[in-house]
Amino acid sequence: MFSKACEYAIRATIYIARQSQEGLRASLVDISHEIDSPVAFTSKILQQLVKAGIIFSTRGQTGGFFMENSKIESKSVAEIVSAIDGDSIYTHCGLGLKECSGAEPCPVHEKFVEIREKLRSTLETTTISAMASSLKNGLTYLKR
Amino acid sequence: MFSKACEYAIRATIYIARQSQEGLRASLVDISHEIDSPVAFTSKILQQLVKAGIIFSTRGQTGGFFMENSKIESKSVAEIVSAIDGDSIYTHCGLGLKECSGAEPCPVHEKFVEIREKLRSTLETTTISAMASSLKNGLTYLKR
DNA sequence: TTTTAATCGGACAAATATATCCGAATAAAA
DNA sequence: TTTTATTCGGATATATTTGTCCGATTAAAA
Repeated sequence: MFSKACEYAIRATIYIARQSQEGLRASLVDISHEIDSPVAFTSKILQQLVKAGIIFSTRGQTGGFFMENSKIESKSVAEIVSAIDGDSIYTHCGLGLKECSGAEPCPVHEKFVEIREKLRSTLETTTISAMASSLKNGLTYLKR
Repeated sequence: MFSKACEYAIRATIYIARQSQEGLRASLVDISHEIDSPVAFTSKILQQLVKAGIIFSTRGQTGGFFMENSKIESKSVAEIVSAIDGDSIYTHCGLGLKECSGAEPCPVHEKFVEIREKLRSTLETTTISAMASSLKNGLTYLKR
């Protein structure tokens, strides 16, 4: 469904949000440890999230990654996904046809439109905040 | 969603079914041309489908691929998908956790279970026969 | 001012998925 | 029997994704 990079991105963002809610910055090694991801690869992904304006970073000693409280509330998983994987998850034809559409559909088009729309609305309505909360309450996990 | 191999597999199977309904065998080059796929790669995929018992093949002149009528009616897209991509599409955690489950869920677990179940039931209830029919009636396409 | 601890950026490496090549095996047609 | 047209199987090649290395940059602490 998502690329590995995108999976790491979502897990990292939830962790960063959770730390930010406590007024803390998260360092790269800290993040990688908490979400169980390869450090250098995670670094690249965090840079993409910074460029997309989803998280912020500061360099130097005491530096690290953090998220504004307003963004924790307003940003959805969908925005992380489109920053890392683009919108192919919503647009790519189920059978790989380049010009598949309602006018010239592949044999699974109608059914896939339905599933993709359900996925889209799920991702768009799931906020970082909600996921950080379930993590805080010990109801969900970011590794294992 | 599906691997490219799986996309080709589904398209090829629909075409083979359609030809079989007319009492014809489909050759590899014919199939690749009709579904617009790389010939040698498609060959490997068709071999997997033969081993999985979804399609049949005969060698030699006048040889080719075909499908029994009973299987055209009974087989679903789900069976092609599991022959090529396995069941990871139903089981893989949305955030890539190895041990994600209802007991120790990732933050999107509940929502993803729902989407995956919808996908599963869609794939299981979509028969090769139904897709071959829409193709026959000119309502759907296998290339472009 | 120097050291230290952090992110950034570019090049490189490994693993996986996608795709190609070609000879062997098969079976019908010539 | 030979030729022809097909699938099968193994080795190889290419592209993409995933992952690593390391020096440059930054900024706080010593």
